[in-house]
Amino acid sequence: MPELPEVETIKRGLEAHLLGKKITQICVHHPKVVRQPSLKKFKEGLAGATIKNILRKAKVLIIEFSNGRAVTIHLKMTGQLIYPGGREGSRLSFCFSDGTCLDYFDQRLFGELRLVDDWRQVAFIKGLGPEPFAMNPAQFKEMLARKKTKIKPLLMDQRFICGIGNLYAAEALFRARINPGVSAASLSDKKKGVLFKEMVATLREAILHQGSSVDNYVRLDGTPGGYVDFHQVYARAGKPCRVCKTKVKRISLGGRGTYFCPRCQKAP
DNA sequence: AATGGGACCTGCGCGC
DNA sequence: TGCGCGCAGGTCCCAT
Repeated sequence: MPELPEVETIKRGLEAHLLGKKITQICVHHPKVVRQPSLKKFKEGLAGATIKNILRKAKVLIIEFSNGRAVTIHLKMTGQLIYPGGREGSRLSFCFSDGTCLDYFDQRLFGELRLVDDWRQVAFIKGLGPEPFAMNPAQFKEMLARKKTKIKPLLMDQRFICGIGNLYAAEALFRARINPGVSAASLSDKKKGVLFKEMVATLREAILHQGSSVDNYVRLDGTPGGYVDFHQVYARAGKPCRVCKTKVKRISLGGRGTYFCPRCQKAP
């Protein structure tokens, strides 16, 4: 599942390869992936456009074109961007004037592409909380102070803080030795500080290793990211905790699989 | 306000 | 063997 580190990795790949490319054609193999506007307008609006800039906001990729418009791409669970493309089975392909193409794959069809005049006005993006890298510990502590909700679902709430999903929430909480079910406001000032530090460090390290290839996340060139080897708890139910050897536990929290070490992350 | 559940999707692994 | 079921989870939406 692409979260901030995975999307950032793809963003860097796009930046390295696609700036200045001119679109000649859009091949849509599954209409559902284009959410906005109509398929016809999507194609027409992109014909002849040149890629000017690549951005990431939370888990959303933004491709800005020289005509002022932008394509936003949310990979959700199983979206993949591959360049250079050409393999069978893509849901949509951007074809460029140099003969190469950027392919969008998406097994479960959760992902979505939009062509917009101003990506800043996209509702989801407007509603995003701050990027973890754009915050300081004091700000994070202040934000937690007013929240009685459970810490893990809160970290995953994109309106609260953006870019973190199920995997990195679990990893950050393990590293901070915080039980995923405790209320945010109940954390001591010190613990809040530790959580902020570990959350940022986890994301940074994951970016360094080009993301976690669980499910079907791959880098732009189709190769996997290497951070899975560093996971402490995520998808490790029943396996020994890397710190204390206690079996990692899986519970359901906020309707999501939640992995933690019952000893290292003891509930108070 | 916070929480829980369902919907969207498809492939895979499990138990019977 | 083959089949049905649960699960995977980001986001939206609705009910409580």
